[in-house]
Amino acid sequence: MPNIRDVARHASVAPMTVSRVINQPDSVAPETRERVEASIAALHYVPNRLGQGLRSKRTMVIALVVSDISNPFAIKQILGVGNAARAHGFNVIFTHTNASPTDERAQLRSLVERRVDGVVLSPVENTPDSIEFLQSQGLPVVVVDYPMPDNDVDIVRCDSVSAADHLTKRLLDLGHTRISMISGQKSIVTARERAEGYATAMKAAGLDTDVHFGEFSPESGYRLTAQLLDRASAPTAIVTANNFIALGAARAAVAAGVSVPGQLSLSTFDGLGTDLVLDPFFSGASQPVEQIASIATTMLLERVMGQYTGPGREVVLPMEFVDRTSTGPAPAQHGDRTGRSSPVSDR
Amino acid sequence: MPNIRDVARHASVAPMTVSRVINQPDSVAPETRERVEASIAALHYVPNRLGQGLRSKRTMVIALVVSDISNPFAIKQILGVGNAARAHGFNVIFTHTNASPTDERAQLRSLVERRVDGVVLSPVENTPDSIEFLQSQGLPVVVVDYPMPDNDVDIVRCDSVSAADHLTKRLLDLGHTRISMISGQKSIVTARERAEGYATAMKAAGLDTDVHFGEFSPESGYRLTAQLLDRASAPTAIVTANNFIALGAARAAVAAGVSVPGQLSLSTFDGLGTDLVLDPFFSGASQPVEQIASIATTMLLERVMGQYTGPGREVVLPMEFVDRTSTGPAPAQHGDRTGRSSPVSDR
DNA sequence: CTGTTAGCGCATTCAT
DNA sequence: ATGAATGCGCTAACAG
Repeated sequence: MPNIRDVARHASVAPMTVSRVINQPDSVAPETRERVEASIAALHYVPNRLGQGLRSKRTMVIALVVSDISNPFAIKQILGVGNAARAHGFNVIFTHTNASPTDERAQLRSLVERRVDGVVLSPVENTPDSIEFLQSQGLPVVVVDYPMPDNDVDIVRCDSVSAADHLTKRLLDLGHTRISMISGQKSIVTARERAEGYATAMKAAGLDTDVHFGEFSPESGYRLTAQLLDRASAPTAIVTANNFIALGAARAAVAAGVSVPGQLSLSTFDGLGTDLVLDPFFSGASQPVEQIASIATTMLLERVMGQYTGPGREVVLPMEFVDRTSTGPAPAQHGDRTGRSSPVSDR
Repeated sequence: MPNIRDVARHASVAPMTVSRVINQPDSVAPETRERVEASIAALHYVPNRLGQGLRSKRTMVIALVVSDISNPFAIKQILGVGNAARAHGFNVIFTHTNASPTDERAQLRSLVERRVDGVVLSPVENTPDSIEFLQSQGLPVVVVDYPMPDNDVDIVRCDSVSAADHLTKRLLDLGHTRISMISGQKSIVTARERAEGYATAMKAAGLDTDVHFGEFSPESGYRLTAQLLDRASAPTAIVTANNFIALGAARAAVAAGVSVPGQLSLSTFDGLGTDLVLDPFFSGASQPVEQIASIATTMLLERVMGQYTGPGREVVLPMEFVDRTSTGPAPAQHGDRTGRSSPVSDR
């Protein structure tokens, strides 16, 4: 593989001139330039970015670190970051951490070794030390989909609290009064926020809340929903904190012979995309994931290219609300009329 | 950011000793080693792989180039490649080419500039020149999911022809005789192969074939299926060449009031995963995508690490056949009994 | 407009 | 077991 000196020799110029032809063509006389270009073509010369990076202290590579790739989410993040990066001449190293802090730390170190110019971080659990590690190495970081109130870092996210509030209000508007909430791991901020927004709306309506924390998985959603449907006064609507839980809930409804939305309405966060689903089904709120990723990348590159050097910025985007077929009016009331009188178990 | 000389000075040793502590700890006296390690920790030194790579001609980075990321396929490829690479200490640069040859070429060049150690290539259309470009630069390449008979390159894939043959036979075994095939772009090998396997089975059974080439999209699947169902003697089963087409076909059946699998059986390639689908539905054949990616990566790394230097290898894995709910026995025959007597339009 | 010098961080080679 | 010299490919800074 030829290097810049081989090309220089072939074109009878100095290596520096070859470099200029590549990076600042206008600063080279047309005839010289053409000769150099001919040599580049003749030798099939491809510049080595390792050398460039060593010299210029810039690799033109950013990293996207995603904690969980099993969520369809991840694809959109990859798309958003990839396209935005490409538009600025950057490549993307993609890594996923299996939601393991140990893995995450190892990945981040590896990225520092490669001297990536910046990192877009999509954490599951709160890992301020990861951010501090990167920042201590002088690396620009942008966090997506995750609030980090105590860190001076750029963030792009949606407001889960207000979205959950709004989502719940929509169910209230449909006449539901016995509305339960099934969320994910209590250790995950998003799970808490979505439960909080739900609670806000319920309390504002003077209704009792019924929150269940489990996991962000179909199994957990199934189990908790089955328990709810088994109760004497089952809810007429359930808010689920993400698509996996919603899926489990829907399956539990089917298994229990409960019709959706006839007897039970389901409203969820981050419903499945319509692309690959036979019958678009889940109503709810979803984040503009690709846009979030794109904005985050642009912000990151602003820092990388020194166009912005101020304190951490926070961009909060609105969620999108969609009505599909998993929600409907509350069923006509029969049996007990006072859903709120029944004591709420929290198992 | 400290470099190896800073560490050396701090530990009162030569830079070379620091290098040895990092790369061959056993060749350094324990006391010296500990002193160096202390300095590394004190200075938060992280080795710079750019320097390493420049020297050693090895970056420990491979690339995964995927043509179309919109297919759920892609995620599994990312997982398979990522995990296998990580197990050997390699990072992965992920790029997608939007199924555009121009994009692909630009991406590949960028990867060569970064001196990645190898490339896993998942093409849509046949691009022997991409492979030749990479190989001309001395880069190891492995192609996944794509036959490349005329190139001396490693390949890991499934046998679409025999899988289509088998798939069709299963429908024949269910008593179907009027079976149509809806495939993708005729320019895509996979589309042709799957049609070919279908035709083989039909001919072997002494039945007429009915192949329709369109696109690998729900829209195309919908349109072609609608046309088929509109015919005087509509098929009782359709084989679709991928999940997008199957989705369109299923929607067309719903729109036409045709029950699946009561009146129409649908059998497809690469059916949707069960993870995110409410009712696992499509019967058919699917490729062990993650395994393919994993094997491909291992083969690539064998070349990268010089453990294998021979000619191109080809690994052909069996597809997995699943029976879900989109296929069933042929409906009892009424009206015309001789499906094969009706002339076959090929629009 | 073009060339020379020097050094980015590291590891191979040879010496001690 | 440790160190010194050298060069991987490239470009900033300075000549000319």
